[in-house]
Amino acid sequence: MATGSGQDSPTINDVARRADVSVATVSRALRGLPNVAPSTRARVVEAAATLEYVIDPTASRLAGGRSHTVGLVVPMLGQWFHSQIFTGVEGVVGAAGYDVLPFTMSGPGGVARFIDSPPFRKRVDGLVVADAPLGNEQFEVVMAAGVTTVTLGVLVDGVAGLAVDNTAAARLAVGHLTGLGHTRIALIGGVDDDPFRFSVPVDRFRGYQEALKAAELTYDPELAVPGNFSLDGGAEAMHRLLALSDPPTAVFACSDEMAIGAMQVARDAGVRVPEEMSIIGIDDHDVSEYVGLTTIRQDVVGQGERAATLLLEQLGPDAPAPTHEIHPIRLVVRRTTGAPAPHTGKRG
Amino acid sequence: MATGSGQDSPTINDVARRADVSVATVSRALRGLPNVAPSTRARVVEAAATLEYVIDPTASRLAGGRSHTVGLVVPMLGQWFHSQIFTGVEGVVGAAGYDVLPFTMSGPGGVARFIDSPPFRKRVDGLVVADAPLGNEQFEVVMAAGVTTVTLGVLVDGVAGLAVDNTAAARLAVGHLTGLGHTRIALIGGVDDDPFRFSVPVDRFRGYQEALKAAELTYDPELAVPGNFSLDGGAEAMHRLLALSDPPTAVFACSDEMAIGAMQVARDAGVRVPEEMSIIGIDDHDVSEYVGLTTIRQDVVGQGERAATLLLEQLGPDAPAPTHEIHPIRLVVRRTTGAPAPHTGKRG
DNA sequence: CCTCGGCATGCAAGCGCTTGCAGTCGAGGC
DNA sequence: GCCTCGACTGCAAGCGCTTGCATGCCGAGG
Repeated sequence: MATGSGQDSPTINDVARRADVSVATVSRALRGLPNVAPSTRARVVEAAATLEYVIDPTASRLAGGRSHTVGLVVPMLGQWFHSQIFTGVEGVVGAAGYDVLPFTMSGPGGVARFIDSPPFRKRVDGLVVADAPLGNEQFEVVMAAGVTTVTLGVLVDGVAGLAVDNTAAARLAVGHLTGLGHTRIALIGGVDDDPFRFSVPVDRFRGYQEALKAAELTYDPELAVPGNFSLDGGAEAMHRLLALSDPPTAVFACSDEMAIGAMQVARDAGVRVPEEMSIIGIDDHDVSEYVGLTTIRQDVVGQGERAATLLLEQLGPDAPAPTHEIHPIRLVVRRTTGAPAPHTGKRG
Repeated sequence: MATGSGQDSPTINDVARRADVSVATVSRALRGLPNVAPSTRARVVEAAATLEYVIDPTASRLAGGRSHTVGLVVPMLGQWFHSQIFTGVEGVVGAAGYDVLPFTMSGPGGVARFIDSPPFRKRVDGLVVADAPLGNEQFEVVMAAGVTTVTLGVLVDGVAGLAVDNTAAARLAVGHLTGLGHTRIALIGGVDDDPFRFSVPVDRFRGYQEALKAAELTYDPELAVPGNFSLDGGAEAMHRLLALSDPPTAVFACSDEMAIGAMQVARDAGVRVPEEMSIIGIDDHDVSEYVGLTTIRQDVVGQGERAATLLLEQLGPDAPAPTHEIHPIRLVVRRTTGAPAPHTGKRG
């Protein structure tokens, strides 16, 4: 009667009977535990194979206390960045025999709901928290659930994690722009009403300011607009920038998606890129190469893989002390940045 | 000692004791089953709340026989199309209290491994198989695992599913091109060595041919090249097309990603789009709007939601007979298609 | 006043594994 | 020849829930 289940599949009992041993021995033999005679193990393995026995992960977990599942917390898997992380994580933990269960923070309630009742409770051995817009206090709550955690994109005290140096990335991007001679450089950044002080946009904003200072330019608040890390957000931001009485000649967008959104708006408005408007992003999105976007490259899949590896280590028998890693970034110059127009003024 | 688990969290026993009822009553009360006195239920709910009791899904599943998890089978979650499907599926089944466990077919072994030992065995109540490059025979194997299934993108006899009419979509796209006056129209399609006769590229190829025939054009095999459904694949395909002695004036790519890859190669080669080369895709990828790509739009997230809804129905108490649904498509004309270059003096 | 049908609740048997502990058996040591 | 020790294996007690069945209670009908 069980919905979704065909004929009864064999249990460990069936295997035990067929191999003429106890279920305990089957359990040990199949999991490669020591103290099983080689001949016995072979017999068990063969019995399992002929019966097409598949261990029931549910029962295994209940009895063993471990779920062999790692959770992946991301804002929303539908975004390129996060789906790449998933790819990296799943590749590594999958090879280690773990399932990966994604938890998104979209939908009604979003982050708040996530904090109130962490959905991963009782279902994962460990967690990769990627790019999560959580402040330290929110993190405390998550950690209180007592799940081994690795962060990606954000570093939290006492929790293993890896990230790029967002301040440096922003400095690199804006430095590229100032190096080309730009003096009016806009920032398209994160949400400005973020209640959790999510550090990624904050750090990039700081890097932006530092680079301006290094070039002896003054920071004009009018040029810093939110972009929500989406194509539409980038587009809207560019609309605002173009409406300024004295528009920028260059834009640093805190993600490639925002950069692409912004770029199209500029072109639609008749502003040539890069002749009249330089644009640089961060990420090196798959399509960036194909739209010629200059960007700060980071290896997203690689970061996912590394996070997974760190988590597996933490989950292992002799877990190393949690460490923080900074992953490299690189400026990739393509076709959306160039020197500012010789004479600042009206565009044609 | 348990890795990844903090202080012992309360069990159903603790709640029972606190509410002064049996665990059976707690179980029934918390799940909203009938035959529980309102006052009792209230007491139980309160006890659970004060204890911050969270049901252990593992135990629940073992005892109840249902995992409250649905699997999502996709080729690889890192691709836009599939991550959108995830978004749709997760939204719906998540609201229904299910977890979503993604299974990808990438990595070593890929599809074959997937068929040999379906990784979702014993872990899901139902399955959404999206866009899977499986032939009917492969599907038999998957179905043999006895899991309630809904397909997305491909229709299989006897299995509930939904898809767009791929032949019609291709006809619409190519018809748009012939309508503009193109006579040499290329196809950038799926992999050509697909061992499973994955129907999506096959159907689109048929639509391509039908549209050519409708316009009284002859099919030139030279103009049909594989593109692997990726940016790079599209780029490579365009390289091949441009190398032809008599290149096409228009290209129909079987996905927006391939179209974007192709478009950039054309532009890099100095071929103006759309003046000298029209390009149309399928999907309406997020960035398509921003690169001005003409395409055949389909609502991917909506399809994911619908597939999830169908699956939930199938999983429910009075499951309807499996049906097939065809979802709508729509031509979205943007800036990458136009009339062919005026060999015979049509337009400047 | 006694009985019967329903509703509310409790009992206890599992669900399929894992694992601490006990037992078996053969070989080596005294 | 008996005891000890070690390598294997089995026993059985759970892991935290769900659920069929039994029980107790109450009002209504006979």
